[in-house]
Parts: sequence; structure tokens; C-alpha cells
Amino acid sequence: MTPLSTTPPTLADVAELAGVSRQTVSNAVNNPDLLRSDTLARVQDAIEALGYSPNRAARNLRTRASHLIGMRIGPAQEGTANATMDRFVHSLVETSREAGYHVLLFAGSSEDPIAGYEDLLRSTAVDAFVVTDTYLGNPQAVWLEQRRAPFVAFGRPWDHPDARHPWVDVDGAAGTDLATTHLLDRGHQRIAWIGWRKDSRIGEDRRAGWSRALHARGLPTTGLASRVEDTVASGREASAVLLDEAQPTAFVCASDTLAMGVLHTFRDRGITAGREMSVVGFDDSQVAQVVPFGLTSVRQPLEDVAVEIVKALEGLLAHPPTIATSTLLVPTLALRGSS
Amino acid sequence: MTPLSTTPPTLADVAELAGVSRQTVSNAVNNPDLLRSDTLARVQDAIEALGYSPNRAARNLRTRASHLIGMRIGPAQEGTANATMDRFVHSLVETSREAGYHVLLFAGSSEDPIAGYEDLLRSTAVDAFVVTDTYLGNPQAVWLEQRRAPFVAFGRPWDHPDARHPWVDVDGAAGTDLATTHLLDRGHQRIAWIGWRKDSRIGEDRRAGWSRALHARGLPTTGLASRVEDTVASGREASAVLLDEAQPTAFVCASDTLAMGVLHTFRDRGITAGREMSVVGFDDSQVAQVVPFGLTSVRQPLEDVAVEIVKALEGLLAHPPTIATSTLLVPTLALRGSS
DNA sequence: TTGAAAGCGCTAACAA
DNA sequence: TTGTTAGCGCTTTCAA
Repeated sequence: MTPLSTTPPTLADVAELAGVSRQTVSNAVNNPDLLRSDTLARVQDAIEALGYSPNRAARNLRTRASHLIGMRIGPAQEGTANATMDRFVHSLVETSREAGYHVLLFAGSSEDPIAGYEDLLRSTAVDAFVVTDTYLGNPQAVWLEQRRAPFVAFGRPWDHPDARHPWVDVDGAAGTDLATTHLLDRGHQRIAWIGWRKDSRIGEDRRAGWSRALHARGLPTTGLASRVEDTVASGREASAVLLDEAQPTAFVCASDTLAMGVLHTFRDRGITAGREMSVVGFDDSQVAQVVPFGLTSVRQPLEDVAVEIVKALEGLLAHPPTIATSTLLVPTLALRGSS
Repeated sequence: MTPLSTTPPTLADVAELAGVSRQTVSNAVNNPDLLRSDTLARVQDAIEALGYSPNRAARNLRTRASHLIGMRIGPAQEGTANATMDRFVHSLVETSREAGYHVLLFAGSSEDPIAGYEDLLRSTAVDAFVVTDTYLGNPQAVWLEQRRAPFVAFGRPWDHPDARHPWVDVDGAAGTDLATTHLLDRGHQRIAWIGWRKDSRIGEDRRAGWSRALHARGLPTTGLASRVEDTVASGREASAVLLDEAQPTAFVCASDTLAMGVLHTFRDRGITAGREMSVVGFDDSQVAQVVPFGLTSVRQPLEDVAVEIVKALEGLLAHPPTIATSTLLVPTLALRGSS
């Protein structure tokens, strides 16, 4: 029977039981090839019998690595449909595990984007970071780069073309192009855009996909675009104005939140989404999935993003480090009743 | 200028700069009261100058504590409105930080609920766990209790009344009672229930609140209840059947997912939610918040849950440990257009 | 192929 | 009030 509340077994305990030195046990765990097969078997039996697992703190101290990936998590965005993080976090945790890493979460204040990073770095609590909030003009990325801290960003360094850190991102323009082309194929000619304010690089990127798709068919975009805040109310107002002033038959939106605003306007006016009028959102949130008749939405391949990020991380943490090439992934379109 | 890519400063570096011993620096960090104020100031200056932060691994090794709380995270539940985790995780991270802990996430396979826990425990990678998936009949809780591992559960040990671990939970029955009473106050008399299958203890708890509220006013519940799977389609079907067979004027649901199904049926039949017919969901998901006209929903006080959990955790990890009393928190009702 | 010695950076216990 | 000693459990280096 295994002891319960005592301290866990150590290398020395295993060594004694197996009748070998501590070093041999260490080798059995880390470099099994070095041992003669019968010694290895004996040591492994002892490990099994005692339920031994190397003490993380001791190993971390010795190897100067924590096998922990730090990620800052912001508050859940309520009142919106934004739901990227939930899916991404799980994918990241899963993928990290396969690479031998755990994910350490820390809280961030929106005032000081550096807070949290510094302490973890100085205390060598994490080996690297995943930086997700790059839409903020990422001062963290700049700061981390200066500190030579290993990190991978989810999101392009929009305002820093000379940034040299690895990043993984999703091609937003490709997504909205996909959405717009889908609507064009379904016969729509006047397709409106509801996106974010001009200072959002991500918003402008997504907008570019919409206009690109229309121009590719020789269709105009003039008067069909609107830039608002990312709220349901804004999407509702913007779509009402566009309907009155530009007579579109379909909408492509920068977010599911805005698309929900459009659905709201449809309801206000007795319009059935998916018949005379269509709308496509962005992010394939749970909202898009469960709203009556469903909301067609651009889906980011977050599982793939996580895989690429962990790959890049493994490169950075290898000896010698590999400079990972940055990756741009292509989203897909989740088709539902709204289009 | 601070050096960039070199190894971080150690206690010894600070000691040398301040002209004191290493132990004095350690005391300056951990027991500042022990130092004469001028020595303390000198050491603090040195710490500041070098940007010193104690090495976590070394400290962990010495103190036999990691200051890490482990939490298993399951896959995001797509196709449902379930969104408890996002909000809870952030609250937990935030609250833990204030108590000096970080949150370590690990992945779980649904086949083996123990996987992940064992390794972290044996390698002393975390000090304690937060167990959230207690609806599974929580084999983890039983297992952790056997191992004398410190943990706090979010969720009552329904099937183990003799369980002795601390837990924090939200009173589901109080929530549905609140929802039902709200509908009664608005003049509804025939209020239907759409919940989960009978083997869900949480589902039965929530159902109890609904029937309790009706019985308190001397109203019948017969024929007004339905137990289905937690999908939008099930909620849609169940509400259609109930409308035909029991003529309710309002629905209380065990989840926002089911409530979305009810809204779907309302649309199918040209019913406007919030006027002749009402519906209330459970969890105050983003879906409830952004769906046109809004879905009234029971909101779990997840921030408070996190606070109570961290309190209990601090008790467990104190010297000597305190047996935390378990807590049952009361949800609120987020009022929106659907009722 | 295995073992012995040293030390990662820190703090508990004790001594000065 | 400050300093000295020892050792947490592991892996790296080197010797046997």
C-alpha cells in the first residue's frame, strides 16, 4: 500500500529500493539508453512500486527551466459574443501538454499591460509567454523583445513591421473575403460592411477582405461600409442606417456581436434572415451557434493556432534556439441559417 | 542599464551590493520586521537596483510549496450556450493572485478523470487543486480525498454526503425559485419546466426550485415538466410539445441552451417573447446577453465563488490547516426582454 | 555502464 | 539584529 500523507518518494528512495545510485535513477528517467536493460527494468520497477515522479522544483532549479508557459488572461467580455479565448485556451493547454508544458495563467490590468509579465520573468517562474492581446498595439511584445524574453504572439505586430518575434495569426481578410464571396455566390450584389473604428488594425484587415471580394467582381463598395464600436446596439443602429441609405441585401460584420445587432434590426423590421436578407458574423461564437436558425460566421482555426504557437515556442526554447517563421492561418466559414 | 540576456540576479548578488549576508536579504524579503530600518532600506535599494526577484524554483524547493493552484480544463462546449468557465477562470486567477497564487491549467480526458491530477500531485507541481467538474459524480474528489490532497470543489458532493472536503456551490434551486417567482409576479400561472434528465443532480436541484415556487402559491406542476438533453434542439422540441399539451404561458429552463430552444419555438410560432409568453434561462451566458431583446437568466455569482474557493484554499494550505466550512451562494436574476 | 562530488538559489535553524 | 551552516531533490561533470 502506498503511504498517504507522507512526503513523496525521492530519487534516493528509488535508488535504495533498486540497489543503485541516485544518478542511475536519474538516468533511468532522463536518459534510459545509458542503462543496461536489466538495470533499467529494475529501476523502473522501483519507480512504479513507489509511485515516484521527479520533484518539479528541484528539477527546475537544476535545469533552470520551469516547463511552464505564461499567459495573461483578461476579464471575460460580457455583453458581447466574443468567445475566442475559451476555445483557444483549451487548445493551448492541450497542445502544450503534448510538448511537456503546462499553462500558467495570470491576471492583467488593462492600465498596465506589463504588470504580471515582469515578475514572472524575473523569478524565472515561466519559460516563455504566449501574448494574445496584440490588438492593444502590444507594448508587451516590445517590452518582452527588449528583455529578450522568449514569447510567441497570437496576432501580428501590426504597428511594428520590424518586430522580430515569432507570431501566429489568422488571416482576417481571407475570412471576410470568404464570407463576402459566399454571399455573392448566393446572388447578393449589394453587400454592406459593419466593422470597427479605423484605428483597429484587425478591423481594417477584415474590412479589406470584404472590399477585395466585391471589387474582384467589379462591384462597388461606396456607401456600403460603416465603422462603429463593437456592441450589439452599434450593429443594430448601423444596419438600420445602411438599410435606409444604401439598400444592401446582405451584411458582413467584423464580429458576431455586430452581426447580432443586424439580426436585431431584421427582427425590428420583420425581415427573415437567410431569405431576402443575409448576414455573416466573425468568430463562430456560441451565440452564432445557438441563435434561432443560426448565424453564418467566419471561424478561426484556433486549434491550429495553438499548435503553431507551441511549435514556435519549442523552437525558441530549444538548444540552440530556432527562430520560428511566423504563420498566417486561413479561417473557414461556418454556414448557418442567416445566409 | 540593466543587463539583458544574462542570468537574473540572485540573493548573493543583492547581498554583495548591499554589503550584508544572503540571509539578511532573505529576511528583507520575507520578514522585513526583523531588520533594522536602515539595513532594510539599504537592502531594498539593492533589490531595486538589480531588479531582483526570488527564484521561484529555489524557493519552492526549500519551502516545499509551489504557490500554484491546479485546475483541469475541459474542452469548450460548442453548440451550447454554456459559458460558466470563462468568467469563473478569470475570477479565480484574479482572486488567487491576491492570495499569492497562480493558476496552472491542465488538460483532462473525459475517459480518465484522474489523469493529470496524479502526476501534478506526485511531482509536487501544485499545492492544491480546484475541482470543477463535480457533476461527473466526481471520482476525482474521492480520489483526491484518499490521497489527502488539498483541494476545494466548485460543486457539492451530491452522491457523497459523507465527503469531508471543502466545497463552494451555487444554490440552483434558489435561482429557479427566483426565476419562477419573477414570472408569477408578472402574472403567469402556468409555468413550465424544461430541464435535464433525472440522473443530473444539478438538474433535479434546479427543478426543485421551480416546483417549490409554484407549490408555494398553491399552483400545480403536473404535466408542466419536461426532462431532456442539454441541446437547443431538445429545448425547441420540448417547448413545442408542452405548448400543445399543457398550455403554459412561461418557461423556466435549466440552461440558456434550453431557453434558446424555447425562443426558437416562439419564432416558429410567431410568438413574441416577453409579451404573451415568457422564458427564463440559467447561467447568464453571452447568448442571453446579446440575443435580440435579451434572455432573462439566472446568474451565478462566480466572482464570489472564486473568492470563497480561494479562502478555503488558504485555510487548507495554512499551518496548521483550517477545515474550511462549505459555502452555498445565492444566484441573482438578470432581467431582460424575454420575460 | 555505473557512481561520487558538486552545486543550482533559497530559507530554517541556530549561533554570534 | 545579523551571519553561518546545512540541506531541500535534482542533474551535470567527471571519475571509476
